[in-house]
Amino acid sequence: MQGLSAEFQRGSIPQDTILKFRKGEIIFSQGDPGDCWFEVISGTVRTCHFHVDGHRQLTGFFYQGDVFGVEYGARDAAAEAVTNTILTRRPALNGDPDSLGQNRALERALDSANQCIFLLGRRNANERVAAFLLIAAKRLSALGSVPLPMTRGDIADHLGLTIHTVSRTISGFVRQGLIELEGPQLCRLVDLDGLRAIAGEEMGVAIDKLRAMQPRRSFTGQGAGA
Amino acid sequence: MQGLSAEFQRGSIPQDTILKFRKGEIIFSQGDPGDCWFEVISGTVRTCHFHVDGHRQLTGFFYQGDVFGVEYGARDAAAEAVTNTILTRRPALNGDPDSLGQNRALERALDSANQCIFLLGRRNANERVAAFLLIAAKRLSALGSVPLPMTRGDIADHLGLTIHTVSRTISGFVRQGLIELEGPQLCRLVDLDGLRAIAGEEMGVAIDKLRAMQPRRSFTGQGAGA
DNA sequence: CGCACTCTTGAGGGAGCTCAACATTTGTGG
DNA sequence: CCACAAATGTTGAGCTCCCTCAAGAGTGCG
Repeated sequence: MQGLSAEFQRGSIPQDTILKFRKGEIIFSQGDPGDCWFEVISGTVRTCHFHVDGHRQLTGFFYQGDVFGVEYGARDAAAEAVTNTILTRRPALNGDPDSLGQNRALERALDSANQCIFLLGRRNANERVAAFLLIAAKRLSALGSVPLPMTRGDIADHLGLTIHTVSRTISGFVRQGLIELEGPQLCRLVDLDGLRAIAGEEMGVAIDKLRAMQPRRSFTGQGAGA
Repeated sequence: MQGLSAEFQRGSIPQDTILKFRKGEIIFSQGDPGDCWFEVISGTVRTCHFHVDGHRQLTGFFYQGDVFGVEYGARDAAAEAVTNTILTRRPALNGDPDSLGQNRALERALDSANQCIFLLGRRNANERVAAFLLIAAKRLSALGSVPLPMTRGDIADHLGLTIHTVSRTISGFVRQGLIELEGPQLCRLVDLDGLRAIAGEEMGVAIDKLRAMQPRRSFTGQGAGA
């Protein structure tokens, strides 16, 4: 359990470190200096914004292979271990933000934020939970059985719902034959198309619809410069 | 494609370019190549995600001095002129993402996304609208009179509410003496503390509360990054 | 002046939150 | 390994808030 040696890594980058965290432990806190970033070796991580009213907003879940924790300056969110977790920590390269992994982390952060916005912006509970399940399945490349290592409370705080509504909604999906549960932490997606229909298809771009909207003239005369 | 791409493809663009857009015009669309970014000289810009169901999510408003439009690869959101707007366009420096303005734009994008998540995560309409007004006031450094160049519909699509609820909520604030309206587009914040109380104080970090939570032991003996 | 657009306001109903109880799972110590 | 405690998950009843439907008022432009 304790044997975390720094020379575990493949690239033999000197400053990388292997870290282990127990379920529930804090990896870093809101406000900490963001002088390093992380890659998930195994386990699951959540990032959380805490608000003064006690309200908690989970901005993302990170699974094996994911990277997280790139910020400019102080951490804008905390990171916590959802399950027992093994990470590699990498120092932030301030002089060279082009570093491959760091850019990947940044993309991942933006992606996660956009997904979160997508989930919160859609109105009703069915849509949010269905979308959440599909996203989890997609990220875990497990369209059959989707592990849900986080608690219902985590899901609720991610989707802007209460734990009760999340639970009720999931039960509803089971009743409708859309999914099956093997314990609360393992979900089998039975009717993918049904879920997609509820989730509002796909979170992908609706470019066609977009291009059909408000095509007014440009001051500058379009690209041609009329 | 939208206006700029054509010019860009011709390669006739030296470096920075001044562009003007009329109220409602599209600056770039979801899916366009993200080969440049922008700074607002005057006016207001909104960034929008469109979903297949017709649902629109505004992810941010950008005012004078703000930068926007940094993405990796294709645009993940559209940008539109809320009012008549003047911009400078800067080419993306793929080889040198450390470029000052570009980093600023990236920070701004993450910041905007987090603010959006914050607004959507808060549950009821009063909280969302109050927080929105305070954020607008703060960004515009105008704690007295806050201009609201965007329509109620824009605000609604930003906050995940309907236009009716936004309007009713604002009217309610007026009735409570929290704000005053000089026309629909100009808002005077009368009772800042009252608004802050409704908005849940401040969107700042609640580190104390956070640190008091689940401080379990670490496998490795110490947290990372702290 | 009339049309179009935006904003405001009202009435009614439904989705989800609150309160409450119970079931299930997990963890701990004897 | 079992007993018990704590945490987590499920389900129900009632009520509130916000969405829907609908109508009217204010504003700008041709």
